[in-house]
Amino acid sequence: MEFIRPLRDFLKSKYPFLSDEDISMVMSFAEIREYPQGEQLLREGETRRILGFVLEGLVRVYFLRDGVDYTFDFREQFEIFGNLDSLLANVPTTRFIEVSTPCRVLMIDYDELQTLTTYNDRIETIRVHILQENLIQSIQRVEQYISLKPEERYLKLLAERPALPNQVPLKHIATYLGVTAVSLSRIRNRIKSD
Amino acid sequence: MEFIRPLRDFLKSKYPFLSDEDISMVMSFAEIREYPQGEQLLREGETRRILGFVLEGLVRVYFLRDGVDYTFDFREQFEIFGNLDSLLANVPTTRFIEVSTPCRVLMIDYDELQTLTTYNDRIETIRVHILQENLIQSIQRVEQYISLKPEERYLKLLAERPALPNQVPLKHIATYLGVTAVSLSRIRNRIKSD
DNA sequence: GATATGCATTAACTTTTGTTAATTAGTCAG
DNA sequence: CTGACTAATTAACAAAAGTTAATGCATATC
Repeated sequence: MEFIRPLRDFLKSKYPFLSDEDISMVMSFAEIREYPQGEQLLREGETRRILGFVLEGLVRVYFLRDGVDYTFDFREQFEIFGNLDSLLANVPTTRFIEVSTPCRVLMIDYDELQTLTTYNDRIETIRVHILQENLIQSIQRVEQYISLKPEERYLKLLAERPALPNQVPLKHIATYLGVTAVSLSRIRNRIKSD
Repeated sequence: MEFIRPLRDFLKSKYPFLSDEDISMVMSFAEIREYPQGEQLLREGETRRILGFVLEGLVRVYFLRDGVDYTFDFREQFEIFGNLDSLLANVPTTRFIEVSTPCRVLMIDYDELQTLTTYNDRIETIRVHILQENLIQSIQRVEQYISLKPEERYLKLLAERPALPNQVPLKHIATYLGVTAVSLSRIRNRIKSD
């Protein structure tokens, strides 16, 4: 499969201590799947315990509050997604995961990965690393909601994910930023006038 | 020391798998210290790698952006504080930790705790548990900044920490919520009128 | 006691955001 | 091609938040 080569390369550059056998070991428990735009990979209330790795495409994580759709996160190529809070607390998930642009995704059962880690310390290191990266990112996001204006948050998001406005409706970007779609539209208008 | 009794009780109720020897083991590497209001336990840029446990009092975590003080977190009795992102990424901290009301604090060197965990699996479990709790809390906070109005965030904070307005200046609560002190004052005024 | 300092509130005004609705453009199904 | 649907923008107005400054209050300092 031609998708595995770039994945191997990526993993080995990010985690140089991994051997080819380590990667094969993980792969043997993972599934590569393709999903069309709009597909739901996980729904609120489900107890399936999965981690995903985006090989191609864009995935959106969101939740509903009072019937309103709030975007929690975007995940693109070579990023890991999963509702870690529900995996760690072992409770049903509160967030949906859906495919925003057609995706090729590597899916792995979190508990099977957990089992692998008892045999292989390097895979355990990766599991811990995923948790740590998520914690660090969450902390940074809290800091940003506290100290940045919506416009600044938008510019920051654009810098990190320049292609995003072409990949998802702006209304989903708006809720990610904590504002309404109308307000984001005005922010974009203001920015243009420079 | 009479502060250790309630601490032991708390730890054993939260982590029932701990033996008295486990707790003593951690204690032997920890220091109980008292600090007056206003004391700084950690400063931006420092590389000291510490975790703290509040035995009594209230601690505030904050950061500076463009010279402005933004409150990142409050920690009260029986809560753990520490700049986990800098501990995990092994970089100097970006956040200050200061004493808001006179405190009795148990301080432990994170790396010494780390060393303990190689000899004692139950202590490792606690270390991991601390990280997981922090991740879960951070995720919930991101969700709240996205989907709740400042007034709702204030009411939620009050429900969680009812004593807070008597313990810290309101301006610090305001920045925690992501608004100005003037705005929080108006929110409080609005709430009174019920 | 007089003065200085810091904090919360209030006021006055500006800016931004929320809300609702209308408009426009694009996509899809028949 | 037409009608239905969705998304983005724009308009108009209301509500909320930011900004600056003034006031009152408590506390600390001399």
